[in-house]
Amino acid sequence: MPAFDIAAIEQKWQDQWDKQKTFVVTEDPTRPKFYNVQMYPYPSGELHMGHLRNYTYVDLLTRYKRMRGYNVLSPMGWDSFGLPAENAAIKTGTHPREFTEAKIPVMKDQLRRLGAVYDWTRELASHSPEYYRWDQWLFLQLWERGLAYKKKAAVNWCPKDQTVLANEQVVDGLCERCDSVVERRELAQWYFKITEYAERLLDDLSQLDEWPDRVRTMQENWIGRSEGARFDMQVADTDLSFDVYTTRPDTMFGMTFAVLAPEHPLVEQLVAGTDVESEVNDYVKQALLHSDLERMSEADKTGVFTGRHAINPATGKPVPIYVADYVLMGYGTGAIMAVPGQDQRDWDFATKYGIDIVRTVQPPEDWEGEAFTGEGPAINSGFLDGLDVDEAKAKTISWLESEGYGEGTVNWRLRDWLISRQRYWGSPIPMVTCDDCGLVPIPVEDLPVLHPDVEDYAPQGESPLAAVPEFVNTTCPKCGGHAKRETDTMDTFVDSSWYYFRYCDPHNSEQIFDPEKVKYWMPLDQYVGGVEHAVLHLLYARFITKVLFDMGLSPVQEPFARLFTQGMLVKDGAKMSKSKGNVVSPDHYYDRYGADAIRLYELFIGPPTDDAIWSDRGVEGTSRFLDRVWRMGVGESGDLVDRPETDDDVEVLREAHRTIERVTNDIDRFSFNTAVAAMMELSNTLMSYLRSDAGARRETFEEAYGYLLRMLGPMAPHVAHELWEITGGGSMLATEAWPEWDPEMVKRDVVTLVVQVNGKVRDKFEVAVDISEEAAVELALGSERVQSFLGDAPPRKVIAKPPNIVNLVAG
RNA sequence: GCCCGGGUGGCGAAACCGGUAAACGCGACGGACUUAAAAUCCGUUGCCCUCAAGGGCUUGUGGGUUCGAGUCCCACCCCGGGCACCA
Repeated sequence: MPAFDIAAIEQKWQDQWDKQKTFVVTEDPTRPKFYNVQMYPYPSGELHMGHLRNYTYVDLLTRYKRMRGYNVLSPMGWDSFGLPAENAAIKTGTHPREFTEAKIPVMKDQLRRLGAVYDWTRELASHSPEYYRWDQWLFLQLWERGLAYKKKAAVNWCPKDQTVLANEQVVDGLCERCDSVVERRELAQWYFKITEYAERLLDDLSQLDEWPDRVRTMQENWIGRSEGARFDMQVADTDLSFDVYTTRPDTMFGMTFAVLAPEHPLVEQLVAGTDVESEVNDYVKQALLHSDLERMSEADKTGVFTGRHAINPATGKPVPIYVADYVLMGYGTGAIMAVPGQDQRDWDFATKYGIDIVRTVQPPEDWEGEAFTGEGPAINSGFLDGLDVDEAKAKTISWLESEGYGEGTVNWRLRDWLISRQRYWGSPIPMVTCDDCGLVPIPVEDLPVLHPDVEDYAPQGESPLAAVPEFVNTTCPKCGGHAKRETDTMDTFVDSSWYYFRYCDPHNSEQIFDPEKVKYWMPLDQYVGGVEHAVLHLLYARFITKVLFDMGLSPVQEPFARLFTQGMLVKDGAKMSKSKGNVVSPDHYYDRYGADAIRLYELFIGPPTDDAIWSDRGVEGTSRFLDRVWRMGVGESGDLVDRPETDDDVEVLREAHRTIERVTNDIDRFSFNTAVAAMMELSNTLMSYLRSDAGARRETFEEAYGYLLRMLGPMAPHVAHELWEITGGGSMLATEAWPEWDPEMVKRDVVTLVVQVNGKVRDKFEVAVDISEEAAVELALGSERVQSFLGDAPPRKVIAKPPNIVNLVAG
């Protein structure tokens, strides 16, 4: 049990921070700004230890940077639209709004209990009309710029959540949220044209040098730039043709067949009226029925011959055209030239269906594999023979271009962002379909388009809003005639793609935000969140920021200057989560150890980027540390004496200065665990000092202890503030300056000189830091132990790096 | 298959530029205080041989570079993550 009344102290200081508006900020050009944000949470009202880890990091930074003299903006808001609230509401029979708005105060209280401080005057919630009005406004801006469009296409459908999903929300063929097998449906949906920004999104990754490499790599992979060629293939005996995309134009002479994706629009025409028509159509139908997951898990490639041939432009010879589901409609042109000699997939297909295989790259002599995808000279390739792969690619592309068959192109894996959802609890899309004018946007002055209350929120394949005639039937803003409202709502990732702009000016009812305020705060100096958003939120947010930049509203092209993705908290071998049933609720720990011990343990548990395993014992350790600090502060660990300063006293102070240096550097490089360790060491030093024979000199102890408290302020704020006040430091530690170390005090004048023989430590000496090389070597050679290892002969070689090491190589 | 991380005591980990491997914490063991326990305080704690003095070994495995390697290079094994019938 702690030596102090945790509950009273926590309550007291949480009230003080609130009342004194300690962390409420405005733009202040005289101070450097620090904009510090944690990815805004869904207000579940159920924080567990895993969540607290992030909140602790962000709060530590807020408090630390404030003490370092920064004007720190650390706001908080709620990702309050979306399926969790809607599903919970359906289950409990309440309105999603009621459900959500009941949880927000619970969540705020949980954050308060941790001692996390925010500028609450800037709180926002995406489900409030004041917020989603600007979602809708943003949508209309994208529409005007041609970046929002509606199109019918095969889309990902989650049968459980009863809505479509963006590509980013499908993981291995399963719904990212609920793990259902994703089906495909042909539906008209709304998209944002993120592909138009593919190149900028890729190129600007190189500016993000304070992002984790792995997140940048994940985005790079997701955007998926590839270089190749696109060219036209004539279908023999018809006037039909189709485009293919390849990254290996150099292998064109080896094309022995062509493949169309089952969804390819040409398939129907190719076989119409032929005797394979029904066979091909059956295959296509089968393929469409299968989910991507099923298609991918089939070991064997399947396909069917269309009876048609295409002309290989390189050889002028006809090659059979197949339909096969290993070719995807969504990538490239949905049609390929198949080169079994150089592509394993094509090899597999060719051997199964008895198609010719021609090698066009010479494999090494000892080659025993099937398709050869490596480097080598071109063979069987006419004018390309003898060229290496890169030369042959270039030559083929210029040949294609000069002959008018096609051209070199860049292809992207990234698809447009599907943003419409067939659910209730999201921002309604502000569009109508007029009987006469077609798609017409709602005028901005009529925003927001509000949710009507509906009887039944349960999803039924289309938005519940579609069941409300008063909502659906409206007049066309353009012609006044009859029109129907769009009933789909927006993906909640639209809400979260710009909320950090809104924090800068959260109550603006005239515009989405004041660009001047945004200019002061943006970009975020620190953004903290889970790596699970690497290609979801973080990609969408970068895209929307670039759109806002192009509109002249954002001062930056990249919103997040520094990104930190924390590791997970693991218990019983799994990520702590409600669905796994392994959550550790903080309540018991708050009561027993207090918020500060929890915070310290969250910091101390391991490197912030790594996954960590929750341990009850760990909290006991940090709690004990806090107790020791407390007892030293209130005079229970030893008495102070007034006496002249000795060398030993100075050494204690030096240790304190070294700790300041270590802790400051550790926090700056996000090494919170070692920062805590350094403070534990200082606390141990002070404890020994109090218990030393000479006793602790009052002035020295108080100075060193004061440094310790100030450093503890951002980490264990309640206890540190209370002790700061008790020991006469002042009434508000949070607004004190972070201590600075004196470079003179940090210097050591005596260090350990290690003497090695053949690289093995044989002796050690305490020496002056400025010891000369000669003196160090002399000392080393004078050691009896060293001599016993050297034998009679003088060392063959002497390496001296004074004052740290002398290594003697025996002769 | 390709691309990123990572592998160090009984456990969580530290070692920032190639220079004493294991800081700090947990656990364990011993001691002080106590009638006793808890709490607290003091000490020991990588492994092996040894009464000891002392010695040997040790950062996934095997090689290499270097006076010196947890750290750099090569090959491999294992774990985690990303991408992947992407032409």
